Amino acid sequence: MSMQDTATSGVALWRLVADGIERGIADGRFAAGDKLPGEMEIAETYRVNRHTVRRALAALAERGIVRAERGSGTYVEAQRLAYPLRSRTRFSEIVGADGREPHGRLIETSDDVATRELSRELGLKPGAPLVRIEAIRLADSTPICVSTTWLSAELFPGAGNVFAATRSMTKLLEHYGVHDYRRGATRITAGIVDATDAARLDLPLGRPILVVDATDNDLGGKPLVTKHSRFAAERVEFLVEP
Amino acid sequence: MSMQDTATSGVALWRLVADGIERGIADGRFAAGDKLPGEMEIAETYRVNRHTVRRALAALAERGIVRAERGSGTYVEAQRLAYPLRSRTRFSEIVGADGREPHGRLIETSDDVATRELSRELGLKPGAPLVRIEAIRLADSTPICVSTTWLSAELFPGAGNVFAATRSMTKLLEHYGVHDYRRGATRITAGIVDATDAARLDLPLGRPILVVDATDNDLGGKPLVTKHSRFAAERVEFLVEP
DNA sequence: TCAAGTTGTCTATTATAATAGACAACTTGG
DNA sequence: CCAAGTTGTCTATTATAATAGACAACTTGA
Repeated sequence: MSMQDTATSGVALWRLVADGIERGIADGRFAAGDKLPGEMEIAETYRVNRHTVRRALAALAERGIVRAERGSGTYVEAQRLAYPLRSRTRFSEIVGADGREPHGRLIETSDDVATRELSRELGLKPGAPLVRIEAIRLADSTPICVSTTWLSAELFPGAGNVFAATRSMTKLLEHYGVHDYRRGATRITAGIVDATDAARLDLPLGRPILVVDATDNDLGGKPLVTKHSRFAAERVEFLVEP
Repeated sequence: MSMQDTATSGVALWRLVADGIERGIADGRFAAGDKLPGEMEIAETYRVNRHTVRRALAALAERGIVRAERGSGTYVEAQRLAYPLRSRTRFSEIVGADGREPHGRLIETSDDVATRELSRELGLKPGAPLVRIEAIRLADSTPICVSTTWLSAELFPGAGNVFAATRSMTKLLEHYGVHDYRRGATRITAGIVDATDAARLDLPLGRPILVVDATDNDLGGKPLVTKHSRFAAERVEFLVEP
């Protein structure tokens, strides 16, 4: 790992080391509670100065992924939330199944009008009035994802206020008489978190995110809501059932 | 976007700007062929020096995502491969449907033994002999993903040689009398590319990847192969059907 | 208790990132 | 043709990343 790599990648060396260690944890090469190799040994494997390793470990410690114990070693502290993508998916159930407490928090809501893209997803006319809800979802106190959700303002008048009160999309839909719904078309890709989402997800800049665009339909297949969600990749793992 | 952000994120400022512009292209804020805002304007929106913007644009140009024209402006050149995750998914068909030519390239094959994890995926005993195939898949000459594939060495003797000859997993399975198969459990997450994969995918370090762990089964549901694939996130978009 | 191995902290030096300003080279539309 | 707006290139300065070495503080196991 020479200096040239950094020059062309725009990623600091210590960050590459931190990412490598984190990947090792995600892979299971280092399990929760395990002791990492010593700073000197890590420095040798990455061909990097020990101070650079220390900075990498400090960054991981800051995020609660490892914990350094003076004189003893540095230990692992992490793991990911398993997130099944079934046709009937409820955030609260997934988090509950992991033994954690689900929370929702409203960031803001606003009126909006359908772009061509949004109108197609929701089966409306371009320019149709929409309600936009920006929200964050957490497991215990750890932010898992931020979502931008759009609903028809005509079908769901005052949806923003209802969400503010219930802080749950499922309860919001129930309020309008929708007692069940199903996931429709879903697109998944990955990207790098932007400054706004980084603050909301409590992530450092430059971290990977899973970007999910999805539409939920009623049981007749009619679109109800469409969402643009950004998940902290280090905190979740999507499970696609066969 | 102040200096402090960079200090704590380990990502260079120019890289954040480049990622922002790339996100704009992925989002559709800038379409293929569009002219980007001027360097001065970009510098103002990101609150960054024009030289920093130039470096960001140079990096994007290097990767063929934008093209600068002196005196005129900088123009967009990119887009993503739509990759449906159906139960019957064939790389060649997906790439062909996009009007591009699918290719496979063998990196290496080796004998391996099943870890507890692998044995569970494949329905074998821990320690069972496996064939490991490391391969890269391309659309035209653009690398899309690298995959590590494991098969039972007893059920598929000499699988490495067969893959080297056919360069296709579908043809390999056909060689052993498997004429159809289905995707089984699939796990998706995101991460940052490591140095080895970066070279194979022709990606700069620090770019996001989609990490997919999947098992393919025969029509009776018996596991055939299990794969660990890393996709260049900037080149694909997974579509999960309802 | 002690030696070996660990993390923590300090000083110093060099390479690179980012800023700043000026001007050249070129394109476009009026 | 010309003026306005664009990208390209140069010099210079400052802040930060990364390296290097030394030693302190602490833990562990023999």
